[in-house]
Amino acid sequence: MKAAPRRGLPIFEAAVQVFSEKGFANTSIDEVAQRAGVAKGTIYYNYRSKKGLFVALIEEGIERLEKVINRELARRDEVIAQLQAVITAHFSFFDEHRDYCRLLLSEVWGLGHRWEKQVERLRTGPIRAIRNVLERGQAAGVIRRDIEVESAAVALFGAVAVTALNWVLFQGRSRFDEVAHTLKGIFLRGCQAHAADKDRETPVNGWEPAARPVGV
Amino acid sequence: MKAAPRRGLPIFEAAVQVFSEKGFANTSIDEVAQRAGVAKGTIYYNYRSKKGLFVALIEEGIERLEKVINRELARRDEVIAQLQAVITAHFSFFDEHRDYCRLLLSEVWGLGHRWEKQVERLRTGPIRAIRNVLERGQAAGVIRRDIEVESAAVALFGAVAVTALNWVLFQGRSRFDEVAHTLKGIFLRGCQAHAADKDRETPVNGWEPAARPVGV
Amino acid sequence: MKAAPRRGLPIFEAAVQVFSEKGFANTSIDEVAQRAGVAKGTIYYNYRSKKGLFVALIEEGIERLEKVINRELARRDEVIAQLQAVITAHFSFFDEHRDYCRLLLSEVWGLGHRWEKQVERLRTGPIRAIRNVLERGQAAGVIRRDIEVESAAVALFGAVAVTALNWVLFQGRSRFDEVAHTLKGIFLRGCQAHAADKDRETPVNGWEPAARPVGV
Amino acid sequence: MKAAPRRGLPIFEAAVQVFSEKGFANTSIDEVAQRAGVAKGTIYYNYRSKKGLFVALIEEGIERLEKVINRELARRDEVIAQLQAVITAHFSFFDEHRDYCRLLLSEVWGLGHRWEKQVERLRTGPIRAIRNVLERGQAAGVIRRDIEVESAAVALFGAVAVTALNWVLFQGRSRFDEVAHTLKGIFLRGCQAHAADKDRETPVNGWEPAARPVGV
DNA sequence: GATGAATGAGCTTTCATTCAT
DNA sequence: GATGAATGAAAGCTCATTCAT
Repeated sequence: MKAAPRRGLPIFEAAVQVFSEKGFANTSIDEVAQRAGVAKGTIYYNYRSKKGLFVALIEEGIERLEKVINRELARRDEVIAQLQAVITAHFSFFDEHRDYCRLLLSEVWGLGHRWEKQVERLRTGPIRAIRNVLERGQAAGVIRRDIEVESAAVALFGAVAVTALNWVLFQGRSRFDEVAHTLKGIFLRGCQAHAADKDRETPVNGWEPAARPVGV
Repeated sequence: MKAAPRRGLPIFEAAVQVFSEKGFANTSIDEVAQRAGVAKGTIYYNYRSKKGLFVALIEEGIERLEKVINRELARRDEVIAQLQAVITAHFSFFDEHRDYCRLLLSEVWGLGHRWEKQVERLRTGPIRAIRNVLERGQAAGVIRRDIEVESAAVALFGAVAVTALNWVLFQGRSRFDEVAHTLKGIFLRGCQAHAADKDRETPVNGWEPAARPVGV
Repeated sequence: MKAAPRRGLPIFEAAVQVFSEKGFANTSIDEVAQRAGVAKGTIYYNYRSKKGLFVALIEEGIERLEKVINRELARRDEVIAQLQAVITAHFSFFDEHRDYCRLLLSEVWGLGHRWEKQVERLRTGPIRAIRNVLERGQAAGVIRRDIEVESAAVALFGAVAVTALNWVLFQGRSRFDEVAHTLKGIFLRGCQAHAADKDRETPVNGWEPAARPVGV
Repeated sequence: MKAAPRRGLPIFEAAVQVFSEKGFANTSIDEVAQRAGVAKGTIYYNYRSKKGLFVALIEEGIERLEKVINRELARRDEVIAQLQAVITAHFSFFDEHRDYCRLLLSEVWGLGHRWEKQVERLRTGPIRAIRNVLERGQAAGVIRRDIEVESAAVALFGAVAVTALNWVLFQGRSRFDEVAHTLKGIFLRGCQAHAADKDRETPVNGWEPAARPVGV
């Protein structure tokens, strides 16, 4: 089990930095070693391979994100409050760990087949947690029943991730809480079952079933 | 005029395929050439470099996406109908061009600094189009005024992209129209100004200003 | 005999320019074509190959140099006057055709085996002409008999070529005629048999036979 | 400290061989590696690039030549004796290191702009040393005052280099010491101030100021 | 435990040359 | 006579990985 770092965690931290700056393929072990202040061989002494190092990084990140989300969920009972908290936590996490945000989005999510295992972990971890909340909400009648929870959870994850990345990269004039506020505003209201909706199962705006019309 | 492909567009199409399968860095020109059925030199005869080929691909894709969105917008007058159409078109586009979807998300968006120019094009093209609709909607009173349009537009883009990619990659049991329906359901209702909201400017659910609480 | 240029001689002139600027190996046919304002294929229509083009250039240059030298020789009878004229002509030629100077020295002379034929032409043309003058001078008693004419001719060629190149490249404060004057001063006096020398066959300064002493 | 060779210097020696045989542009790293008996990567581990390797070679050579010349100069007091020794040493050096001779002449001197730094080193090293001797000789009255020392030094360098190369490449029937003897004979007598010259400052043979007459 | 010299497969890119038009 | 699209061999260089110390 060579996967554990040495003393502190210089290699680990250095790797996160470099990987997130340059992406997996453009990161050289040489640079990680240099940034960590160790010899190149040392990295191979601690991690099986470049890929092994990367995977260790990613999994650690997913676990942390999952933990954060679950912690926030555990602190609340009500579904709506939980959703609010999830979005805040999620967004904060990406804001604090821009590195992970980039890696998760660009390397892991985008090139699915190459990191299948890790994508699966994302889907069964953080996204599943969100999904569960939505399902409980549907059962309790506070979440609309005409949305498909799986897609909604993924959409929420995607919206937060992409928005966070955008905010981090091009931090415009909008403040952090404004952005989070907007996200919550859209998603909560979008998912919430209003009093008036409870009896009808049809969407508010009667759109047609989207018969794949648009081409290029 | 070296930038234009030859007769049909075998190199172009082959490149999209391979790039989207393996990502930019893991794609070898050799493989593109082989897939296109031309010699390696031919690619360099038509495109300045590997990066040049990639950029040509991306920009073409962005333009097409923008066109699709603008076409749908032009066909409608009302903001809500436009938003619906945009989501459908957007989702359909990514569904039909899974390759672009992957490239846009993983290579271009995720590694912002390496493709700055192209990211900017995305932001000033498709995303800007969505943003404009939202702004007009706010002016007309049909879109909530307490959401920040820039973030909302990015969030919509991200939600559609990530969901589309998820759907494409792990196409579960959910049908295409269900997913699009869900997206529309969430975003439309999430952004729409309800009759009851018109007089109050405060959000439905009184959440706190998100004081950056969550750590790791 | 594809070796002859077309109408005027744009390809030829362009080739001289580019070859002398970049050397043989670093010159691309593409650039020659562009500088000549013709298509790449046209060069291959007129010259068998890159090497063929280069050789044609070099031989033309050697012929011109030989002609210049022979013309100056033919105009004079006396050996000393001929030598003076040869040095002037030689130096002038290199000054006016810096391109050839560079090509001759760096490509042809320096990499003997690759252009054997052309080096031979140099040795049997211009250098031979100088050598003949020296031989006639020795016969007439105006050139010292203790110098070996072959080496002396080569040394003169080398001194002029390297000095000309140096002058062209780093044209310092010294004027053209000063440099030529210096060259002539050294070589003429160095080769000339002085009145006092006529009876003794020994060198002025009694140096030892140079028993290959110096190492590294 | 990547610039220093490994143990002995197999790469270095192999590189000198191949570069001098084929010239810079026609030398492939593959061949150097093969000749040195190491893997291609090893060369890049020890030298930054092909150009870096070449430059290291050249500079080493220039330094050695300079050392040889300076050593011989230091052993003597008198200018004439020094000049003799310089020519002998110079010629011997090129004879023993035919490789350097070729490289210096063809690559470095001929294509000045590409190796500017190294050409400058040549000019400020070995050539400058010769020049200094000539200047001291002029001051002491043993070297003619009507020659320009800079040009004379370059001419001497060129004559020796080109003659040495010629001798090495086509070693005719003339013996080493004959050639060196000839060079010394010409240059010493050519530069030396004869007793008779001391009072007159005009050249022996009253040549005209060389009004750039010769064309092509 | 840690190192870093050595490796070699694999990559992008260049360019002399050909040939159908 | 001229063209220029297409070719493919060959080059410089990178870098994950190994292993003797």
